Amino acid sequence: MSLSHVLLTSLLEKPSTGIELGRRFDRSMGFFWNATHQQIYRELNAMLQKGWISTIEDEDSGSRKKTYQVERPGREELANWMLEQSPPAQLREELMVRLRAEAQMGSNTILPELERHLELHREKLNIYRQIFAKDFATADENNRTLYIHKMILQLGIDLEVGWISWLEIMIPKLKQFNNAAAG
Amino acid sequence: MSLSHVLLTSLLEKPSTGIELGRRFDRSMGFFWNATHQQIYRELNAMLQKGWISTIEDEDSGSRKKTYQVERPGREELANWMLEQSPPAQLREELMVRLRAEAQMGSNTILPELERHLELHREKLNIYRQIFAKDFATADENNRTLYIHKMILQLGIDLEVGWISWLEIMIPKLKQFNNAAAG
DNA sequence: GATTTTTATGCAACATGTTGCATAATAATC
DNA sequence: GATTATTATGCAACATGTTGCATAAAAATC
Repeated sequence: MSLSHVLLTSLLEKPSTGIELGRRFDRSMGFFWNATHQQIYRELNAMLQKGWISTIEDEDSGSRKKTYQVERPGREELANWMLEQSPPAQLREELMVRLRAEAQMGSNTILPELERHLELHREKLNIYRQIFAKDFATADENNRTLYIHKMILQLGIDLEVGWISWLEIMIPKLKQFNNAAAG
Repeated sequence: MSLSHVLLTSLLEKPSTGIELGRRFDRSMGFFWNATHQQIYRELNAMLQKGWISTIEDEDSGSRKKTYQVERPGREELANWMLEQSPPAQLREELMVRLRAEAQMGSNTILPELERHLELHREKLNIYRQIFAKDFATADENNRTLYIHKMILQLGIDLEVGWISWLEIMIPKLKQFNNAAAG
């Protein structure tokens, strides 16, 4: 599975505590992979067991805070994993299930939910664009690492734009159907 | 959870056996929700317990084949569920994790995988477009149910197109980086 | 300096998803 | 008519993800 590999990558970027990893997800990595703090701690402990990572105890030993860092076996595991293949992700979008149920039941309750999703996608797009402007607008075109990060964000942006365009066609059309039925 | 609601919707469209439901997923519904036959059977049995669905035994009683159909409580459950809100799906795309790991490790092993994914997305797009041409090209613009189904497929197409465009930028650029490093 | 909020880690129970295998009827092929 | 594939259902074990709660130090507020 790959939550462990997400965490390894994140820890390579910067040794961190469990909470920090979770917060990092809220920004970059999390566009394409997310996890609750529960999953993160469980996985960190599993990786400790396997020797992939180790902890750096804080100097003031009163604290429970633990900073995790990648060890050689973890790095090797990540390198091996990168050679494997993976299938494109299976989508799992509840909204589409609802839409299809609506089509089947002939009911008329989905519009507010579509509008809510449109708003959510717009917000997400806004956040992505802000990050883009801040971190990548003036990025060096010859820095490979930076370019990859930029393109990952770009895909996030593209997918959001796709959703928004689609909803902006879908919503008025459904309203039109409702009016036709009412009038 | 919503696998049960996916199945209810599918069974409303047509009473089916477990296997049929699974095969149906391979085409339409499955673009946005998929499940193995194991999940399907487990869920069908759970729904039987709750009285949401019932079985129609086959006339030749030697067969193990069972056809499932939705009962009134199932229909009510679906109607109630449709009034709930759902968050947009969290993406979970391994390829992006690999890319990010590649950026971090400074390795150079991801290109074949990107090309493989490009091919997979093109195949998927092709299939979607064939279905579109066959089922929706000449569809009645005033049929609401049909329109919803068409738009669900359209979103699938849009998302695939987005992926393909992105990969068609990403792959040459990465090759360029490799050449620069080698030359 | 007492109280509340935030940060940080974690357990336990449960829900959902995956994998490997087992069974048996039906259909196709040799 | 024996053998092999396909269809159809299912169990069991395990992996992963979610939810609700518990604990406690550190920081902020009253």
